[in-house]
Amino acid sequence: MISKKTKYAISAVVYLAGLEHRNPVLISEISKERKIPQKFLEAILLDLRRAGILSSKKGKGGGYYLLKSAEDINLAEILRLFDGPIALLPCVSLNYYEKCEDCVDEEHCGIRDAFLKVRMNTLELLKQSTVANIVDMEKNK
Amino acid sequence: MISKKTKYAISAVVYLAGLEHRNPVLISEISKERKIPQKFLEAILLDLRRAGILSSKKGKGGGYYLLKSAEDINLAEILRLFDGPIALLPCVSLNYYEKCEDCVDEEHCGIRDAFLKVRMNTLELLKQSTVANIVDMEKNK
DNA sequence: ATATTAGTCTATATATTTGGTATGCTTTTA
DNA sequence: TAAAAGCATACCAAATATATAGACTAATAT
Repeated sequence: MISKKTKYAISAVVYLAGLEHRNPVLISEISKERKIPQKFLEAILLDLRRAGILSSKKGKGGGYYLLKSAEDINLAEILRLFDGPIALLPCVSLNYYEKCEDCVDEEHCGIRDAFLKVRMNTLELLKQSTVANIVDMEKNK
Repeated sequence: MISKKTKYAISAVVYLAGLEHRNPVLISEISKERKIPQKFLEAILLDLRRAGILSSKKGKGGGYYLLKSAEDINLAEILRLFDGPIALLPCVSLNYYEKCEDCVDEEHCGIRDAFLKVRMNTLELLKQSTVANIVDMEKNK
């Protein structure tokens, strides 16, 4: 399961991407619209900003807005940012690889092989799921 | 990531399935061979027995042995037993379904749609990964 | 029958993660 | 220059993960 934090992050980004404009949006507005605890959301938005997905403007009329275009943000990126590895086992992870302590022959490990396939497939699907695609789907009801 | 418990469970079952015989095997032997803390392993084996995957024999000459045949045990089953849902979101889970609190239209939720595809794909792959397949792969190095 | 072996059950311990809350500081701009 | 808004730090409670300890129960070989 993904954490609530990750789900909130996706939800917030999708919200911003779904707006017609790209003007700064108040944290309080996002919090209210997507039902995310405001203070918790602040930390999430900060992380998204540090990751270069969002940007923010301070002062009156400030808020958060999309920095990357919606086509260039995918779920794999957001998931990794908050939940870490997408792989189900460290030994099949691209970004968080760790060898199993007692592993003799990684190439021929049947367990690893199974989870490797799962990771490759999941990653592919998550990469295909761009924020633009998600917004599109929701508009075309 | 799957929990260590789940990984230990898979490891133990694969070990038993890889043996030529189907005689009872001591907990201490499994613990030693697969480097699993013995007391922790005891609890895991109990769960596997309750789930009908293993059976045990008490007294001298006792131990644990495979009850189901290796072809009939797959990773999805073991994973669900220890880690619960395979889905990444409650609203796409088969066995642990929960509606999102603020969900308006589940059918047209883009986020859900993405994670639904992931779950379907992952489940399919995990079901295909039977313990027999895993053992096979390890024997054919 | 009984000693021994081995599985079973209950309770406890500890570390980490999750999901927040509270408070105050800094920066921007109308 | 004051108000608006983001930024940073610290703290906290509950849940979960990862075990460990010890007593108890059941089966079987002899």
